[in-house]
Amino acid sequence: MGDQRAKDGKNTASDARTKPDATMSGADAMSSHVVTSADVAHAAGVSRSTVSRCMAGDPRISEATRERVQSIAAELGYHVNKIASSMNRRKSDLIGLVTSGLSDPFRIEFLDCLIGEIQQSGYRPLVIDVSDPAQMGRSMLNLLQYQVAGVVVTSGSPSPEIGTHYLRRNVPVVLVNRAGRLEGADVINCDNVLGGQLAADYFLAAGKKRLAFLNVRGGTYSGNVRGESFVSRLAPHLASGQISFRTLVCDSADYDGGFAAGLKYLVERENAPDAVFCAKDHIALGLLDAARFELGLKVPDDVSVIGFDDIVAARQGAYQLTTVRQSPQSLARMTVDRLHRRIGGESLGDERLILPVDLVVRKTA
Amino acid sequence: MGDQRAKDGKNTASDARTKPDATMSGADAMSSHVVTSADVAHAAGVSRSTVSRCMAGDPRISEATRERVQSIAAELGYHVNKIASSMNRRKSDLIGLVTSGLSDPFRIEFLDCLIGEIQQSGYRPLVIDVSDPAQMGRSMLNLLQYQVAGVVVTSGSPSPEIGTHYLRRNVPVVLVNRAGRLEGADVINCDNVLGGQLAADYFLAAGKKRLAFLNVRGGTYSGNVRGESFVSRLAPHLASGQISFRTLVCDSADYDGGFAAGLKYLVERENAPDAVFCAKDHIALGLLDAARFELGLKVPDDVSVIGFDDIVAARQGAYQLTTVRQSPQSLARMTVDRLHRRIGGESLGDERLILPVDLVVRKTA
DNA sequence: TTGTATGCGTTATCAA
DNA sequence: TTGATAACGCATACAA
Repeated sequence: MGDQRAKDGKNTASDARTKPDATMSGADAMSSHVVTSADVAHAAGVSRSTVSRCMAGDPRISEATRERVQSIAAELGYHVNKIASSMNRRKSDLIGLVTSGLSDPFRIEFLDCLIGEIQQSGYRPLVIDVSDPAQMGRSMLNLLQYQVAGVVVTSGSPSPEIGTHYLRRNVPVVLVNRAGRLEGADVINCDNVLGGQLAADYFLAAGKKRLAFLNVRGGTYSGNVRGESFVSRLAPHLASGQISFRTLVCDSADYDGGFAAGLKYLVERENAPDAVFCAKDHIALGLLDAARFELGLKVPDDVSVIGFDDIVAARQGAYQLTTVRQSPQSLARMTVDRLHRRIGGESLGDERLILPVDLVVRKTA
Repeated sequence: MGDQRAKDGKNTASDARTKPDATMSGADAMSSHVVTSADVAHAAGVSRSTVSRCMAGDPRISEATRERVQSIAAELGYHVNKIASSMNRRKSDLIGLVTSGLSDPFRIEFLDCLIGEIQQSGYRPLVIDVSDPAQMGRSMLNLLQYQVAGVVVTSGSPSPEIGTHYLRRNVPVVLVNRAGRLEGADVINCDNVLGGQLAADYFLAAGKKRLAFLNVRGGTYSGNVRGESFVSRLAPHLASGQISFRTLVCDSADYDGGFAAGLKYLVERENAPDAVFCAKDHIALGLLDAARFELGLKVPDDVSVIGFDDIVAARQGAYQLTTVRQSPQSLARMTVDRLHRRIGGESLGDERLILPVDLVVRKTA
């Protein structure tokens, strides 16, 4: 089954030898041979270059040849080998997606949108899970091995050193809802500061007295900013002693963490907070369930709760969570837009982009 | 900045000309030039083949050279270009993941496990979203363009024609929780039949009289099997007129669908079912919320509910859903195991694998 | 154990 | 508008 394909140019003289094969256009003629552009070229009587141009939709190819070549390609079941193509262009149409597990509800919603956007722009997402932060560097470097066209980081923070690798290779990076400030990378965050203010204002307007902010132990960048902004906004009223504030901590940044925190902090009715701003919606949902079903508290009368993100579950029946909304769609669109423009050669300075948020008032506050 | 690398063999004579460059081993010497195996070869004074072998861990390379070459490679910041490598081997280490959106909770849990397993086996997941079933074929073919080592289908059903393409290319496919029976592909399902039986038995033992099965309009493969098995198990009792059964339908296979169905089917206390088996957990959760919070029904006294999958939310505070559990971990492990073995050349016949399920009794039934 | 030579399938450059 | 040719970076058969 040796060399069935003629290398145009190299041995045009031998074309006659190989021609017979080219006539077996019956498509799937049993051969386990994978059809290449050379096969199509033979069958169509054109050069590989022409085939390549036809497949790529090069405008300077004539209507007639394009159609002929494309139909022959279809007939033969030819598909461009993207690996070979990437090899030649020294760049693939893969976009690296750095994440860590699929447990955070908002991140899932964001990834969902992001994957859609990436696909629509003609790229493909190559997912890489970085559960161990220590592996971040290795993973980012590994992505480079695939000649990715760009990378989106939705978890962890790449070191500056990694940044320079990417800079050197001219591969754009976008950090989403991250702390980092990476040289040559865009950093997109939702307006955590405004979010914290909105929550504070709402609680104050509702006449709440014992306010609290609930976050996971150790905190996350986004959570910390939200909490700090919340407190800052409270400052004047705290100074005048009209209200009190405390920071609550849960052991895991999820429903269970919030649930446990609820049991822990909401028991003693007297001193317990009457308003809790949670760093994330799913923490808030856990807190809510603990408050309502375990402790029999009235929400929002006994305790008022505001979350952050507006995940799908927040809108659902039992919860009706009042929360600060950020839009995964906008986030995804902006992410891909920045990537796209940088890949296209636009040289944007490192930017820190802020997406708007708003307070969605439902029934928990 | 032209040709800094010598092509060994082609122009060994010109090595002298290029040698100087090789001595600039100070790693990141400003150059925007991407380091290749040839650079390492020069610096180490060996051939590219040797570098290739060292990086691949070829056992017939001497300990000494391997170490030297690897340390030089590290120093220079060399990383194998996987695209070039894949081109050569005519196979990448990418595994295609065909899915459709990240909205189904169980599928998300499964994908989470799957991505982990894939990564651990040294592969990388290339995600492809097929929301429009009509695009299934195109997408699967597109995956082939990336020379994927294998594909996992978690949504939709590829046509037999696609199957032959994969067969010809010898690229293994695994269908997970799908109806299909694809030539040369493994099909892994959880034990939907047993699941239906367990639910039926439980309701019967609890003395429920007006049983129902709730599924999305049109049904899904898994859902249908679950429902059919449920009814079959009920058959004897139906025949004797001791119980009644009906099929309920919701408009979307999610929380909202279940919620709406709850409002619709559970209002009239007299004729309403007193036991509902739901095709999926999140449908059950919606139904539960409608029953308890909108209609004020007691669960499981007024109405008893069993779901399917045992998603995380099912275990959470407000729900405590009784459900048929399938393990995303096992599913993922088996999926990757099959893929791995087929990629490794083992020729397994098309198999239909069934994973065990069990009933987790919580508080809704 | 290592080196030499070649080819993988494509695209970009240059020439016609 | 099209064709010939030379990379792209790596891995492997074959030679030594």
